Amino acid sequence: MLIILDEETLLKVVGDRNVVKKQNATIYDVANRVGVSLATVSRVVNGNKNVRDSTKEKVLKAIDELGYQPNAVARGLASKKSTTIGIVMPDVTNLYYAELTRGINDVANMYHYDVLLTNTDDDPVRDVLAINSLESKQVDGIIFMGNELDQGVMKTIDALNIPVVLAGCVDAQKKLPSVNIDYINAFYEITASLLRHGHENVALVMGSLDEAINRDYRLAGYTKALNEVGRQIDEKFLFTTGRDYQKTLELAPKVVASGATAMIVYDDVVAVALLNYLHDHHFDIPGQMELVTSNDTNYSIISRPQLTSIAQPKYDIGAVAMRMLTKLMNNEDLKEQAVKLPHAIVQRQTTHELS
Amino acid sequence: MLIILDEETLLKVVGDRNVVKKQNATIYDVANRVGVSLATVSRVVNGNKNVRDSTKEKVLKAIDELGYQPNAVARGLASKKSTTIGIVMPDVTNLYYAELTRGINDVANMYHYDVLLTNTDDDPVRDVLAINSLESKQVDGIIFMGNELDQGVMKTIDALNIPVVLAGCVDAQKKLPSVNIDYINAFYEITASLLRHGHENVALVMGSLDEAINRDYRLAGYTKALNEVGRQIDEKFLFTTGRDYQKTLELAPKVVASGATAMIVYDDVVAVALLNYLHDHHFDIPGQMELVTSNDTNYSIISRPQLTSIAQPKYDIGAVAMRMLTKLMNNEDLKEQAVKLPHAIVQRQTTHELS
DNA sequence: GTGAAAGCGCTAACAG
DNA sequence: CTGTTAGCGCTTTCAC
Repeated sequence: MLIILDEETLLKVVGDRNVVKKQNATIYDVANRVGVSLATVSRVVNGNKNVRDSTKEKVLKAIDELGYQPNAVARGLASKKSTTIGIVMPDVTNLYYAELTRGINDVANMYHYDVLLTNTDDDPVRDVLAINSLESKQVDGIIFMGNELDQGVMKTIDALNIPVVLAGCVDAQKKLPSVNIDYINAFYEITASLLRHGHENVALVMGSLDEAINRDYRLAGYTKALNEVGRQIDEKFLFTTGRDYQKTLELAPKVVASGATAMIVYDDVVAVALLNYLHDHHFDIPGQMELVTSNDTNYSIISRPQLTSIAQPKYDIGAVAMRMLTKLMNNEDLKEQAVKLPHAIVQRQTTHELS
Repeated sequence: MLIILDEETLLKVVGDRNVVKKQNATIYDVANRVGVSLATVSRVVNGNKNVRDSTKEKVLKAIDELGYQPNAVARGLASKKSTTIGIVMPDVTNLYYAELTRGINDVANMYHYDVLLTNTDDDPVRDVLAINSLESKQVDGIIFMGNELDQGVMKTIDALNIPVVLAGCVDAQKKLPSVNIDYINAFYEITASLLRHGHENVALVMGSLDEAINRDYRLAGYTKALNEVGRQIDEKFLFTTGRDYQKTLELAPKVVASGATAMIVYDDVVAVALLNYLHDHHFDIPGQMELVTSNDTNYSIISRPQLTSIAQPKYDIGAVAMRMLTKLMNNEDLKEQAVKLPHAIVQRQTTHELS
């Protein structure tokens, strides 16, 4: 005689959860229990209409009783869809990217995608590695963030069978769909405003000029404003630095030494370091130095004085990028390839009244 | 006659990348090309020793030529290992959790795991949903962070066939492996120190007392210090609030009104809000009010005055938790279930000399 | 409306 | 050292 114990009894007999781990029920178990085929169970699980209501109910009941959860891996293999997307980003620890990530995540979950996250510290080699790894995991799409779309990265993306959307990341060749603010205009506006207020020497602090986003966008906007009033850029007011608090502290005296009376900074961590250096050296802000930052993260509210900032809709950039990705994954067309979300200038305490 | 075009030619003929997507090579293609069996290819891919060097080379060559990348999904289904772990956390946007996450990520990558990330905003219902979703994705392990291990969450974890490690999250029942600092002692030490310096009224600002970490750890340490000098806790010095800058701003006047001359705060965002309220209302810090925070994120360095803080090795908490998880996933034993990493008190500008 | 059967791409005995 | 053969759990035609 064959005795089949149910799980509960079995547990009592064996007496140790660790010995008998509950074996997850499969679609096969459900089918058996109800007396239908796998196909039918699959249909109800996937909301296929072609199932009689009465059978559907029975199946649902069995699913519930068995605690059946579809195995996403098997499903992925069979359907070639993983319902997972990948994020490639520099560093979760940077508030700017963290907020983009949050936007992406929320929309992803809304569409029932899970999110695979990789930090690459802006290293193109690691970007490529990350993308390849995501590809092998069969993600349905990728959101790429970072300062720069390196050539190697571009090539890797090109060879991909998977849609990619850029968030807060600029593609000079305009081949990839992307979501950003209008960097050129943002930097143009703030520079022009500062010039209008009589500043002769406006410093621009940004990331490496090897990166398009600095060279062709931030610097371009700044230059445009200068040119418009008949002036040229003066290299002594151009500074580059990574997003690092300590290193920026070392840069600060040089910016001061340049004779600048105002500065525009590309990242909040950098701006706060600059601000704190000035504060700690008893500068009058904005009297002696006006300061504008550009990501408007928590830092700009938390700092004292509070930082005037170019405000980006960070969460939305992430959210919109993810929304676009869902369309792409669905083979829908995009209305716009390069979405530009509106930015604003938030006047706080490190500048005089702007206009 | 059958003409087989290579990919490049094919692309030229068809003229559109989008029509002819490169079909990823499978293990089968590699095997065919070399003239060996799948098994052999699988062996070299998985570093199995049982392959003659010469065949191994041939296989490697073919893999390279074909640009073959193993399909992680298929592999996962066959091997029942996804080389993916899941993180369940409140919010990436909180620097404390972001830094833990970074530690987890780095160690995970070191061991070639990918990381699935979910934000649950400390909502137990979403915690459970997230865990279930991760389970269906067949993650090999989960790292759970958050204020509280809700009962429902505990039950869900209990029913899991997957190892779970807590990071920066406390398990009152001590059933789950976890990595933390010694919260009781940390809060005991700082409270004792403040009392020793003559403070009569020390406020404690923390999260909800429904959560064990606040009730049984933070408050416990605080109480212990009080009791030691023969005093009882006075509820009017106890404050609870979420990790929200704006809401804390509203709480601030109440803390001031309590008559406290020192406060101990459980989270940096909250501490900065309190600090800024005091600063904006021209309080002398630390003259009129001493302030100690407890996560030592960037905020405490960036704020002015800089915040004295209980320092946690955040990155390491994440890293160690992940390291423990790798062991668990490997069926190795853990030396310690509840790891307590060392904390420190970092004296900065919101307190007088501590001792 | 339902079932049978063929894979998805890979791993893992087992046999040789 | 290498090949054969079952699956892993599910989706998806194609019949009925």
